[in-house]
Amino acid sequence: MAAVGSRAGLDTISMCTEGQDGLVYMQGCGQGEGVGVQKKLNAGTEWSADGNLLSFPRSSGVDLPYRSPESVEMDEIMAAMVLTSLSCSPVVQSPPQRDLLPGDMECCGGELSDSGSSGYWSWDHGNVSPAPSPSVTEMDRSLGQLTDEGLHMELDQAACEEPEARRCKSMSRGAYRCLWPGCGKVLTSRVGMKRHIRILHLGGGSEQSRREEDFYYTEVSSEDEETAPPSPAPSFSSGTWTSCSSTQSQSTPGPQDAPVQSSTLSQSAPSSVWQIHTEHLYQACAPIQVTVSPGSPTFCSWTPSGDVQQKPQIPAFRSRSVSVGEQWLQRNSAPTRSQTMSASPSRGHCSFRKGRGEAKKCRKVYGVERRDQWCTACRWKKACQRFPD
DNA sequence: GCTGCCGGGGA
DNA sequence: TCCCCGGCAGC
Repeated sequence: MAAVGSRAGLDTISMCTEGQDGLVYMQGCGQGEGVGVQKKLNAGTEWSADGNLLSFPRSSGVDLPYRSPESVEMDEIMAAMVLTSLSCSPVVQSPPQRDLLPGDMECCGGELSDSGSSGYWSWDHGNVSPAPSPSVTEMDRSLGQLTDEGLHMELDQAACEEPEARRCKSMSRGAYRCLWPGCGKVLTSRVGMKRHIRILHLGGGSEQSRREEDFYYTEVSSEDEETAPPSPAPSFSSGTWTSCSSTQSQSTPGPQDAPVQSSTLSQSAPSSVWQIHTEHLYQACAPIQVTVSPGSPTFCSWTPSGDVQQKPQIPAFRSRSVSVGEQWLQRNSAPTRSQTMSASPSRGHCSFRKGRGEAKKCRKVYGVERRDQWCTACRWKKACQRFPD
């Protein structure tokens, strides 16, 4: 707007100038008489009979103090921002006004104004890359959509004069998703996201809330933002959040989690189950012995040895006839006896004394006279292995 | 008392 | 590990 380029702060216009655009710029003539009034020969300008300016439709800042065109544009943007902020969220009345101070913007851009004196977000400057800044039209569109985003755009535009500010602009290309439960809002600016979290979720601009802002948003790529629904992104904060949340408990495990869990179970569960099973068998040793196979020392003696898997293979019931015992004697050789003997000391857990079985033992079969023919257990006064019950 | 066998101990 | 035996409990 070329018409705004005059120094409206002056009470009088002493001269007229002609701009480079061919327009004649009117400088205030004041109340002095005899002063010639020159008209600006441009459409939309009306002059009164005495030469005073009656209206100046093309200019909205006639009475504004001198400002650069950039500042005027920023004023408009800020005004729109304030109005938008007030209309959208009554909570953000105070902070946006604070952040909209020209001094903040012209100093270091939005990043510095947001970080304030704490400097917690200083690391943001290290992860940037050059990127084009949004145009004014884009900013205007953004203003109508997202207040926070518009703020950031505005701040970026204000900081475009400095190299460091360009880095701030480049960060606006990334998207930031709010991880606050039930929110999932996605903003294109880190500052806006921080402000969003601080104001809407953390409930204020305290120092503590500023520190916690970073934990409630995550950076997502533009592709992810377009396609992916609100979900934690693979970042540190998101990982922490995911781990703390009940996502795994309430939803089906993902493709990556399922194998991990299954593998974990496949490795740990069998041992645990085996241990429990062993313990249960061990504890159930007595009733099984009493009710199912009374007088069977083998079953109980082998249980604590840990070879539970093989136990069912051993016949729980054996014929108590001597012939079967002889067959068992033929089938079983010395190693079997030694194995049983090695496990026999563990029978101390089954401290109960079984009732006397009906099966004949080596003593009865061979007699004391033929003690050398007894099985080792019988000779040692142990449970007979040749004719177990 | 006989028998089966657990628990302990010695070599 | 092998061997023996005291002792307990069931019959």
